[in-house]
Amino acid sequence: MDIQLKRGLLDVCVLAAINSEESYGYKIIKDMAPLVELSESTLYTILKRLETANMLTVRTAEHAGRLRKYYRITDAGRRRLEEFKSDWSEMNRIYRFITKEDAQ
Amino acid sequence: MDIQLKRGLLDVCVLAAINSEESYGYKIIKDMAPLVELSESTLYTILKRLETANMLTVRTAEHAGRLRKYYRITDAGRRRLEEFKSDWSEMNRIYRFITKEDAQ
DNA sequence: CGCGATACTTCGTGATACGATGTATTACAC
DNA sequence: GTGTAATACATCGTATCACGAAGTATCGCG
Repeated sequence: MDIQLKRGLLDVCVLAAINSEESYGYKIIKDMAPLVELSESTLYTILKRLETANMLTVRTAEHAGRLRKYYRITDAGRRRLEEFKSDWSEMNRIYRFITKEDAQ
Repeated sequence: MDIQLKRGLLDVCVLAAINSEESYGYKIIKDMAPLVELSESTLYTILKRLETANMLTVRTAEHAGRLRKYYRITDAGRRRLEEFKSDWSEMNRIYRFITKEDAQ
């Protein structure tokens, strides 16, 4: 899939992945893998970015002798998901423009 | 609208704008303006990129004393539009994932 | 003559995805 | 008990990209 097209979805996908319950990096990647491939370096960059933007909070906890960072979505994060939904209808309008011109 | 989301559409929008008939930079911007805002610097960057990728061809012609560069889509450009359509169904799958997680 | 519209160009910057590489522990097979 | 895969996170450098700013030049109109 086209990288540029994917770009706009990554942040929101990560937010969606932690929306129902908190999760951690490694699990987020595994959860998203069937739908969207993303490398670890990309994911951790995104998580850091979303944390800076206050769209999620982090807590570190030990699990089976290893440290894990658990990410939890914030209200700002949920608002971001809502905004995405309205952006999506705009995207659909543009899609129709593209396919309309295409048909001629 | 979110810039990242827009990114994936710009190239394809420009291709769609010259798909039915050849056009030139200034007109492309005006045609797209109601749907997608894009600055001149962005457009000309995109046109150069698409030319390098052989998705369009350019011819320069004089019009009312001014030089215009007319852009015409190529077969590769049309294939790109086709690819975009299949990418779009993938995008829709991801969208459903995001809104599904969102509902919980 | 001045100004806005037309038309294209170049430069610098900030944001971003990602491969490569590194660190460290656990679980399991041989 | 040793190696190897899986788990888990971090950092660095690079390439791509959108865009604002600024510039050049012509035409039409008041």
